[in-house]
Amino acid sequence: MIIQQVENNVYITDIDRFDLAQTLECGQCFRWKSDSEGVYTGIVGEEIQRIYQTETELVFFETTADKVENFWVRYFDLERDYEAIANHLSELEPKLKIAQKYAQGIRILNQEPWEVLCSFIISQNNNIPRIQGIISRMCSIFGEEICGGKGYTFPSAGTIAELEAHDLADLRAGFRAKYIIDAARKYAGGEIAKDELYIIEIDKARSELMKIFGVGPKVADCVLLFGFGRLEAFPQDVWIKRILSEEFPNGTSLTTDKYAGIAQQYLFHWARTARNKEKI
DNA sequence: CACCAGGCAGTGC
DNA sequence: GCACTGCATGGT
Repeated sequence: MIIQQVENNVYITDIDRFDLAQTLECGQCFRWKSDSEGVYTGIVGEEIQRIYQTETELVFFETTADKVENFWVRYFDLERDYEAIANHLSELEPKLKIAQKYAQGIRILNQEPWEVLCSFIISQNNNIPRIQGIISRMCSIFGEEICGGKGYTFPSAGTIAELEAHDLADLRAGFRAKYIIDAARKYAGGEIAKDELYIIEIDKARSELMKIFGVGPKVADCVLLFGFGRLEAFPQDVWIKRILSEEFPNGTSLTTDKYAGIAQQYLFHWARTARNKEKI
């Protein structure tokens, strides 16, 4: 991986197995949008960033090499050897190969945990366009304006913790509003041992998040995987359950591997976009 | 009109 | 423990 700055843009070349579109559109995040030219714009923290990928390079518009090295490389998990992990996973389970090959440009993002928690609470019994709409309204109503109104931050847990469920009516989040409030209060109030979630045993971490009303095993695993870097978390949604029962009726050790979460993303993305066109 | 969407809590057994 | 049901909202 080579990082270099040319005027106000930063270019990364020599990245193995990275596909910007797959990574941002495989359902792990909800606030990146692409324009007709394929330029992705996203807000992470208080930064609005525009990114574009060509055949040979990844381009970060109007930023600095320092910011790319110290923030975006970790956000996109660019330093991890995904080829080695993919080989390990398909050795463990040869049937993973097709999904893995199809989805090989995916990287697991390191997102802000509170945003992930809130987003996946909203995701339950919901579809992706509507999830994006609710999150977008949440930011524009309760987030802070940045770059002179070009965008809004994701509202902090502390901000949401001050509200009551009926204050979220304009989000049209339905029955999830009360879950969001409970999550914000427990998260901001220190009832959830956030710092521990990076390191404690995965079952303990899952139970810790499940103290929140409206957080079950699936949402907890998404938060651990996408927010706390716990690659052994294996979220089981309806798509994954369907695949497990149809393709692995006798079970598979993928679900308990150290990199189970990466296998899960390969299977999830493949199931939603390519399965039945290309059978295992 | 019914049925579905990256689930979960409540209930009954 | 396990099977079932209702849930807000919006799209087919």
